[in-house]
Amino acid sequence: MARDATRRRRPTIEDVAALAGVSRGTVSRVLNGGVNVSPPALAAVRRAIQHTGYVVNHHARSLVTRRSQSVAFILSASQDRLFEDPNFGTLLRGCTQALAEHDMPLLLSVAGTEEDRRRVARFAAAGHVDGALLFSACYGDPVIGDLAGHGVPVVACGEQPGDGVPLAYVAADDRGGARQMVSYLRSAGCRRIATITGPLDQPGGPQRLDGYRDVLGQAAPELIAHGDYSEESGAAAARELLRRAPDLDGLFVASDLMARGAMRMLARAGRRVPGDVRVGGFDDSPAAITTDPPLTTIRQPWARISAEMTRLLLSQIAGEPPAAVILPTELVRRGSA
Amino acid sequence: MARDATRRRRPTIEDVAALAGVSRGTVSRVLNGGVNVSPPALAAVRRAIQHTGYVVNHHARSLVTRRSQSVAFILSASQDRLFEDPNFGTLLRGCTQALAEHDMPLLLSVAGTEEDRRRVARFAAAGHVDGALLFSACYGDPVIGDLAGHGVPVVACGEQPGDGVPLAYVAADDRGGARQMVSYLRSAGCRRIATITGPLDQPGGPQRLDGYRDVLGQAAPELIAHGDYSEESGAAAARELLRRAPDLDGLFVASDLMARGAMRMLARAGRRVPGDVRVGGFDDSPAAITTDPPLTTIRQPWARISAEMTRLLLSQIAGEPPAAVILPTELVRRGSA
DNA sequence: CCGGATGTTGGGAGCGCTCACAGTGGCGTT
DNA sequence: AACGCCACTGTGAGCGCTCCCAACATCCGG
Repeated sequence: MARDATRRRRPTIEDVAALAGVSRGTVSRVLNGGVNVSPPALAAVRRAIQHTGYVVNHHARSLVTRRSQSVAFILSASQDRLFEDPNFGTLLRGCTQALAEHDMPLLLSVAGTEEDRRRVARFAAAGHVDGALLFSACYGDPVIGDLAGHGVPVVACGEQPGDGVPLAYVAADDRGGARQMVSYLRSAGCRRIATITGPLDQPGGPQRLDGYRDVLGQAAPELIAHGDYSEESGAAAARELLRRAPDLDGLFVASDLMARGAMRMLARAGRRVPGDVRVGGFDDSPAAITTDPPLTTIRQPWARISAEMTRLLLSQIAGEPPAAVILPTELVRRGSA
Repeated sequence: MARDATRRRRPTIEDVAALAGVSRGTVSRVLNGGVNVSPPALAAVRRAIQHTGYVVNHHARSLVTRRSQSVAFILSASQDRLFEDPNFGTLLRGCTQALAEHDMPLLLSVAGTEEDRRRVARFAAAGHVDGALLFSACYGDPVIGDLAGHGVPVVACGEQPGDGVPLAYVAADDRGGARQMVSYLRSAGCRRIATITGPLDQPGGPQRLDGYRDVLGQAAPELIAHGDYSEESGAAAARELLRRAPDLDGLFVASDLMARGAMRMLARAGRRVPGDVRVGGFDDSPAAITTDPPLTTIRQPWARISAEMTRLLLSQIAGEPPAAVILPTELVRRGSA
């Protein structure tokens, strides 16, 4: 291994070929799977690679293959609050891991502003990446949405409203999860179950409310409050609900973070959990075990979601048509309900 | 703009040149700053670029310039708990933002296992990125550390013990932060201020104790207890301190998690916070707002840290020598002091 | 013993770009 | 009028790789 590589020219495929006593073509064949290469040649090339410390030059390879062997992780969030969401970390980890298995790096692109989004879209459409994983794309965002139209493989997290090209996506069964939690609250004896929703213009938001309604029908409107997934908004929504429906004895919150805010507010209002009010969250974020009592919640299979997204993207890059995957959620019972 | 770019060959610099009625070279000059290009030629090229929707091919460019125009964000964590740390998100956001200004994408690499680390190091050393941002590199990790030795610009987060090549780094001012907190406790009226330190053989540990001593001199040894950053160790240290110095009225704890443990112990001993004992933490971790009352603590400037790291890395890529930056911390007042 | 299928190899061509260099022509200076 | 200097331009030569095709060896069945 060239320990003193600092100055020396990096070895090329030609150097390896010369050392192995074969041609460029043969080395290239070894590099790309080693089919139709005689065992002695293969061994010689392997040895030469080892000896020279050769590493393929991605740029040269990509120039001719027109494949960048990398994918973009596009975070198209208007507010970068998402960065503080622990699920984001899980997602990111899942994707990097799944990609690492294919030796593909992940390019992180944050598109906060409209201009960013344009830049990122151009970047991706220019073929600098083979595909893109889309997160929290605002509904109907034209710039990012166009990506798929430009022939760039894309997989979204959560269902995206198709305004034209059908977008591949992976989502947890939000509606089913909400149904699961609300049913559980009811079976635990709750009679007046309120809910705090997330933003209804973001994926997951409407579905969780639908799940709530699946169980309770068109519940009294005073039992429904809205938040924006932040802890503060959860507290505010809870205060609002306590004002409008002081007799509530169950609360389904569409995110753990909001649930934590809501529980703080319940405590301040003198309501005990789960004694007076049973609370159910959604996400099973780390926040769920920081509440007192710990939060009963719905676990989204984030690790699987990210793995599935990556799998779907890679298969799309390989030429398969876009597909959608819905994954089941899981009820995690803790102290709050 | 080629709306139907799905199938069509992407325009090359040659296409632009032909349309603008100039040569390849002139288009290249425009692309790279437009020096020594006549105004009419420049205008014609600009128009042609606009018209063809031309986007430079990074791979071709990188092949000749030997610059990838991208940097790696290397997360070398044994435990991937870091992913759940909100500070990690802040760091990541700060870096992407700073890089986006230079139109450089960020390659995320997670090196959890030893093998991962080897892979990532090879990847970076192979010149696939122009430099690397290093996070939570295990002390003296040989594989990643070698990067700098291989001539790859590297900037670490936090001071790294140099086993050879001096590594550029950006860190928060631990000692100053400790000083800040202890001074604050004293100015709040505390007369007997104890401290719980972190492990003295890890970064930050000694510095935070030094800061404590800067304010209080060589305080009575019974006022100093040691922990290991875990919540349990904080509780144990607090019990010890209460035994040795029952009259303590101030407590500076070197991490929020330990502070939480200590506060639990104080409560059990019947001491009220901040009435009987004022408590100050360090880190402004999420744990800080889970205590009752919320914890007054020292915030590390994560956003600035990431921005500085990026700046340092870019300047190093531009040829400047490695440097170190220490950034001031901030006192966050909450209920506990 | 021959034609063809099969396995293996070398080398030319070219991916899209930048860089160095050799021109051009217009200008001021001697 | 001859000169050098300057701003500007076009072009050849690659960067390191993959792809393709021709060339060759080998082996089989007829």
